[in-house]
Amino acid sequence: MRIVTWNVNSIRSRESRLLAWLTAHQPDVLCLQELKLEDALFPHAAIEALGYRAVTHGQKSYNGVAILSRHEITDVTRTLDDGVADDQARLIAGTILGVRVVCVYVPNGSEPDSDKYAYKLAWLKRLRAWFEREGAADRPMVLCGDMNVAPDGRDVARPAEWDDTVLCLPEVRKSLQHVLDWGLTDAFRQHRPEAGLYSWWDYRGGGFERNNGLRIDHIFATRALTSIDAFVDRNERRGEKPSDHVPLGVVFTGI
DNA sequence: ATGGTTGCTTAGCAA
Repeated sequence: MRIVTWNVNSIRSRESRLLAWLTAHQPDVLCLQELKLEDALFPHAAIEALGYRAVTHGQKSYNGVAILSRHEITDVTRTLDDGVADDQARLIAGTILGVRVVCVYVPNGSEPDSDKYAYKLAWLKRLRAWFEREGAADRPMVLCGDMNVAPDGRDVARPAEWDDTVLCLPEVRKSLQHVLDWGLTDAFRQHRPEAGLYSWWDYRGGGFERNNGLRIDHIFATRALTSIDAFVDRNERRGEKPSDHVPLGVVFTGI
């Protein structure tokens, strides 16, 4: 079973690329982030024509997540369900072939001294609490999405430019690690230990041309799942109107 | 270099 995560940065701007990528690669599951549109505008027909169904949690202009699957999706949830007043569409989860798939768009956090950064740290804490209530580490679960965190130095091409930012500060790395400590491992890193594999390059300042990349998109899994390979599709950053993120995937067995 | 680019929405915000 191949599970892929991809921040498309507006599904309307990326629809032709998305359909072409799905046709070429045909993963079992594709988790999308930053749809930037309401659910009523989601292009279900075009996706269903390729043999996929989709469950979505969208909102106008910002955020928005979806799970596309070649298989049935059941028990869909769209909230951290912790009583916190929060209208940002950043999570959707569903069960596919017995695997609980959790697709998230973690807040970026803007600047370290901002309210947005405080919201990011709080959101990661709420995500950990959600796993404590929702799941069990001995059950098959996958957490994937744009985590807006580069876990360590191997994930950053130019650490001097990024170490003091909301993607790399020790505090935010610890916050992500705290989620993992619930019972998840970095399935991509398990198969690709080398430095220099990135999932995002800033549009600004020729980020891709200078290969000023970071690995901030991730696929984490519980020990109940076995994976055999992982990949990142760097080529998707080339050509006309790419997203600033590329698809990143893991191949699981026994499902 | 407090810059740079893209997307949503239309001047300014978010990333």
